[in-house]
Amino acid sequence: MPMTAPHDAPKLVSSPMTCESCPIRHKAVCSYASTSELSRLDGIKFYRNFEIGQEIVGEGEATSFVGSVVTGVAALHKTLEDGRRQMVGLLFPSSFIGRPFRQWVPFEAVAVTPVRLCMFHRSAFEEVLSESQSLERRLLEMTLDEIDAARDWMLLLGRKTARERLASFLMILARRSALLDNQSLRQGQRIDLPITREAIAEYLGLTIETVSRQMTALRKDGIIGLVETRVVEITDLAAFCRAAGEDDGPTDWPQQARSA
Amino acid sequence: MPMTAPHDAPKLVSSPMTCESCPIRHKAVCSYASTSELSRLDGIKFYRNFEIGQEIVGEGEATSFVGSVVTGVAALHKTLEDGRRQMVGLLFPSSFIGRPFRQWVPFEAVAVTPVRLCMFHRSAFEEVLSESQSLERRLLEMTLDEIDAARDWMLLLGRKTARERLASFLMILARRSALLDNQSLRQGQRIDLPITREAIAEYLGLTIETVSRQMTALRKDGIIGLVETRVVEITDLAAFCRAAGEDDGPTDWPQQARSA
DNA sequence: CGCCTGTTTGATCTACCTCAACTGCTGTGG
DNA sequence: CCACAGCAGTTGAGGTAGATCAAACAGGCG
Repeated sequence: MPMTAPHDAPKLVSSPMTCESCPIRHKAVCSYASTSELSRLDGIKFYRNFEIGQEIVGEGEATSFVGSVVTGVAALHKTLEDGRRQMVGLLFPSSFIGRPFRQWVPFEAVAVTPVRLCMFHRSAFEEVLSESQSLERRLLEMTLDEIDAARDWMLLLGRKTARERLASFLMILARRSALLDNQSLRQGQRIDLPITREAIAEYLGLTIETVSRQMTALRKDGIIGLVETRVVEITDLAAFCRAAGEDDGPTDWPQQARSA
Repeated sequence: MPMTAPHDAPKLVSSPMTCESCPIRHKAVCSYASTSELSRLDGIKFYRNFEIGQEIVGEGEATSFVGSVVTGVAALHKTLEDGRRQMVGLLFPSSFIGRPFRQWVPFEAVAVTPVRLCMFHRSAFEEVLSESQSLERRLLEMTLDEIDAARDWMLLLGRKTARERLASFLMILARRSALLDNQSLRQGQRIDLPITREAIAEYLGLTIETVSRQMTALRKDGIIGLVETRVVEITDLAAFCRAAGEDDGPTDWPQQARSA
């Protein structure tokens, strides 16, 4: 990810790792890389760890790095002068962070859990990109995915009610975790919330109190259960889907199918 | 842009045109194309015109085309089952529309003014992309620009007041038209609104009445003048910038500067 | 002239915000 | 082992920005 200097002394390179054994090897930008391209990346990569709350890049900052989330969750934020904040990106392992071909980044990136990044000097990465069409192709596809997600998010922010927003957010997490387990969405599924109520509120364009109230409303309606404050359980799948404003049913929508 | 079949008899190819004389030759995806690549595109392109309100692609529809807006303005929409609609993209000349490498498009595209598109069969375009890194590079850059715009938009939808939303929208149009004239934002500048109040409301995540009320509020505060219902004039630039929630001054922010 | 569509304005209603208090957990120190 | 500070989360009471419902207005066009 792009960043100039380590702000608050981000962790130095810790346990070294090869790309071969990397947990995001087959999902990140590098997933299309050939063996030779991979070894090239292997040579120029470096890792850095960030603690909870630590800033990864500042808004509007000049940045000379790009990279991928290896473990943990990071958030992108935009802030108005008076302090109103909106989350504009939530990055899970394999997400790309930073802007190739740009000196500036128009948002702030923060670690919301402990985060480990696989980083490259921007210029070095750009060079590799220029010589590897497949890598650039992968980056394009990931960017298109991000745009799709951003547009769903815009619909949420512009038109959904507080209840629908929260349910939609939980749905996104539920789908994600089901996908990782190679399962479909199911009744009784547990959802780990990687972020605080405050971060959820910033994601949803709501206040923390409204998030909390809607959480208990969904619980009182028997749609979800609160196993712990950071673990919810789907107790009524159909109602859950309805609450999220999606035509019910655990089907993953076909629009997302990749053609190539 | 992506689309299967012409829905309501879109206009057939009208006045033929060569890429050399094309008004978006130096701004669209094709702007990085070499002479030979351009002639290749020239050979496979075709034009289609759409009338106001005409659907270009349906939400979730299988599509076999991509393309660029040559003239006119198109909008991308997402709709909930109960009819709530949110605009998620506003496309001006040179904007790219459609999803290479995807069969489906997760939004509806509509002509909001008469629109002329320069189109390609998706598969043919993908083939050209695969053989031209510079074309693919341009598409990546345009997509990154779109993400930045989407994130600004998310901040608007999630955190700005109705007044700020409208002012921000007018600011975007003002910047655009100033840029086209190679001028900076200035007092007295006129802004043509290419879209109806309803479309503005769909853009801003508001109702038509609120848009109208905020428009008259800005007028009564002496910030803008309503030359016609579809033409506004900036009468107090500093206040205008403040209302848009941006640090005042007509400066185009540096984040947008291209590095490469 | 009268209709239709886009826009403005008014009156009321409500979802969400704001401010404030309270709960429960975790860690710290005496 | 208890006291208590600190933080995340919940709950309550009241206020408000924007939605909703309704009516009037303006311009274009048959």
